[in-house]
Amino acid sequence: MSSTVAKALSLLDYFSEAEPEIGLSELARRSGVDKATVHRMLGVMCDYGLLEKRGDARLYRLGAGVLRLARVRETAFPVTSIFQQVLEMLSAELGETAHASLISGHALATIGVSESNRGSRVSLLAGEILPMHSTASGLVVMAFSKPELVDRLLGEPLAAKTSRTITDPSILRARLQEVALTGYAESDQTNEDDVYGIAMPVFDSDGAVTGAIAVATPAHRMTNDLRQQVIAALFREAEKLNYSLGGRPPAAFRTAASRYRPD
Amino acid sequence: MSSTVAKALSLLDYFSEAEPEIGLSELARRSGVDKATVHRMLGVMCDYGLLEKRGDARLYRLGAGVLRLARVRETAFPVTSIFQQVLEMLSAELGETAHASLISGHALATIGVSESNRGSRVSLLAGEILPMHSTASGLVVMAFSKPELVDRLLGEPLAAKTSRTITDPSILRARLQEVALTGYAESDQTNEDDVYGIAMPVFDSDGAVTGAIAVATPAHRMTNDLRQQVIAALFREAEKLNYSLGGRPPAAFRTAASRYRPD
DNA sequence: TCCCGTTGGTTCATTATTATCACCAGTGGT
DNA sequence: ACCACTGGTGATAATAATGAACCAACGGGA
Repeated sequence: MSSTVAKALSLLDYFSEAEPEIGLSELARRSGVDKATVHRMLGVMCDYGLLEKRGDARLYRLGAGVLRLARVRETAFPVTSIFQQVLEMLSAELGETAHASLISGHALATIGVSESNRGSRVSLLAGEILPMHSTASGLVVMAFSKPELVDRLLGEPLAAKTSRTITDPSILRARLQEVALTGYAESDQTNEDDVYGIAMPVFDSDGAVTGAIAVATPAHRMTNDLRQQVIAALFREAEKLNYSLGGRPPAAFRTAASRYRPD
Repeated sequence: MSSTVAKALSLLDYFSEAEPEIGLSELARRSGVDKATVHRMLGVMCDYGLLEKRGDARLYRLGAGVLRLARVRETAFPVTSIFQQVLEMLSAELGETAHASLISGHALATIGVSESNRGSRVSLLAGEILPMHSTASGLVVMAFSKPELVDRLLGEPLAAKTSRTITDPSILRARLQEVALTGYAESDQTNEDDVYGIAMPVFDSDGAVTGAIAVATPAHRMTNDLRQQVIAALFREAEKLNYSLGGRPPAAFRTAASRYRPD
């Protein structure tokens, strides 16, 4: 963790939809890195287009380089566009917010959101980073990941995002067992108060999890009827998604899916 | 240039549409960096989601993190979507390939392409990096950039992309003077054989250049009639673009635009 | 007006990180 | 069996990163 490139790259994560432009001192304060060091790193990242300085203001923001890199990846492996279609289908059918995320390092990166048009709905920030241990998407991803990844993730301390967040690794492991059996994960306000999430895994052609699609509702609105409806829709769309992306769900997930009966 | 983060970030630029997945040894060979070093850097960049390993194959590719970062930037400052509309307008009207690029470090990053539907047309790779000195877009960007940026760019050796590429800094400076007067730049096979490009600058709210839109045709097809048509269309679309993006063209460009008469 | 707390940015001696080499194990082709 | 690759790993030498102190500039507030 004390690698310099790691420190430099970690600076990128402070830029968000809510705060797309940050100054030098502010960034140094938050990251805990010295101002001079941050300055040098920002300079290099500007040179490579990952960041850029707004002309007059002395603020930094994400640069054109990230747009370019995303284009390169998306052209070679078009996933966001395919995910987006599925999300819009889901949110239209269920009237709730749907979102998709991919494994990115040791967390999840939100790469697509489709909000419902209801007055009361769950909102997500575009490009938000979701923790593995406190979200439905994270649980379902861990449940189908290789044990060594889970070990690494549960080795670090688990932040209590709400009062209901599971922070005990052994309890969490038990949850993962259940999730692996059912094929989907639920989160009742474990990441954010008043948000209930249900997530389904998405796989690549090697049978490895790559991410998840999920539906989030205000917690009070989640009845058992809606739950069943959401789960059925997610199973259906996840299968379509795996087909479109060439994903091969592992046996564990296929049997879970076939075992599923609305109760 | 000998900074480690610079070396690490430079590795990203080896991933392209044409070659989206690269192995460790290959990357070490091209970058000229030691295999062990590359390995450590790739590991860190994987940790931060900029890269990822394809499950079975031991190849690296751009990760979900770049998708996320691009989303964050695009949500905060939606430019690619606006550019894309303009590009489609241009390619439809002119029947030639149109593309847009933004300043990214000391080069240009292609962030949008709209190819014509003709049989013979110019093709660009998505997310391609365009040199400043050999492309019409680069010339027009430099022509309206601050002198210190131009000095930095012309201080480094200029690669001869074709036999017609201008590699002499002083000759190039003279060209930039002309370009600043006319408001647009032309490139007759200076970046790629048989490609003729015409580019127009795009500005931000501070009057600084941020990028360019351009039309590229097969060189033999560029008649004076077509030239005039392209230039007129680019002036028109550039103005619309500056309006949509809140860009304020500097006086130098506005007078150039008003001075323009088809000859 | 002065003062004070900011800001972005720079410098340089110290030190901790990083590069390099050699090595290992696995794989695919001949 | 061999060879030429591949991805990956460790220990030491050398380099590059660090962080405190220091500027200049800006914006209030009194």
